[in-house]
Amino acid sequence: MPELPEVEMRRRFVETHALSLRIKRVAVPAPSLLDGVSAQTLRRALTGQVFETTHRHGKWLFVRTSAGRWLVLHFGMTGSLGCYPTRDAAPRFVRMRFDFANGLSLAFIDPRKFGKVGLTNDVQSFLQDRRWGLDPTAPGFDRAAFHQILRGRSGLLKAVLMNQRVIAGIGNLYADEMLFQAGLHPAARVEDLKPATVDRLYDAMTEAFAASLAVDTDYERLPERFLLRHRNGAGTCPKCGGTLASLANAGRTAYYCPRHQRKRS
DNA sequence: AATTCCTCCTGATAGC
DNA sequence: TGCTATCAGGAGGAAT
Repeated sequence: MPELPEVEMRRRFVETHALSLRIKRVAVPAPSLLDGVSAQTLRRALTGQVFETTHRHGKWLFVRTSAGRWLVLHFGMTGSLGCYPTRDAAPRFVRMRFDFANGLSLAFIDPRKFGKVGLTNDVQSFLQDRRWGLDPTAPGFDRAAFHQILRGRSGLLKAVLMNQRVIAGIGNLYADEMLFQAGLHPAARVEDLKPATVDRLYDAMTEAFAASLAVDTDYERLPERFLLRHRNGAGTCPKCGGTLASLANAGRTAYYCPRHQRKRS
């Protein structure tokens, strides 16, 4: 479930619940989530340290330890965080657990186990090595940068928006939201976009992220005009009240309003 | 370079 | 009630 705003919420969660606490123990009930490190290496890197600062890039969350290394978290489809007293009954699906000396635990919860947990010495080189795209909320990502990124590309617009090596942080739901607000059909292609349409997409992106964060990613509290509020079940278009349609491409389901999102626009 | 398909894993829901 | 099929806010890798 987590896209950029949801991962940002998890970053804030770490900030408020897990900083400056001595790590007493690291439990790894689901080693398959480990990405590029062994459980032993992870334990040695973290035990006795404290988490000091956080950083988010797209859907990646980094937490710096007092030893200077960074814990790397990716939440996949169903990853989230929890904080509770170590001695309490654990919530379901705890896949990784950091027990602090003060009796609290930070849990990485992930029913489907698509998440990843790793370590890196340097965030910038981690991002460069994997060639992730720019984070749209980072300084420097402005309208001109958005135009620059899409220039010269071709293919399904939605696939490009969701390609983390192009832009880091947009997933299926926010891509649908952008297309809806910009009045573009889910099968729209990048090479057909006019500059004014790219402007609309940029505005839709920044608005959607800002609005979502303003309500702590609780879609129920979003203004009516956002598709995110109406995407479930037999949703209706917030502009005309008509029934939303859906369409699958590359295995992902797009929801859209056939009246406002035409092939040609 | 773009596109499709398959895979990882588990739970919720819909249909019979 | 029980079974089965389908779908889910992600993404890497292979094949075309």
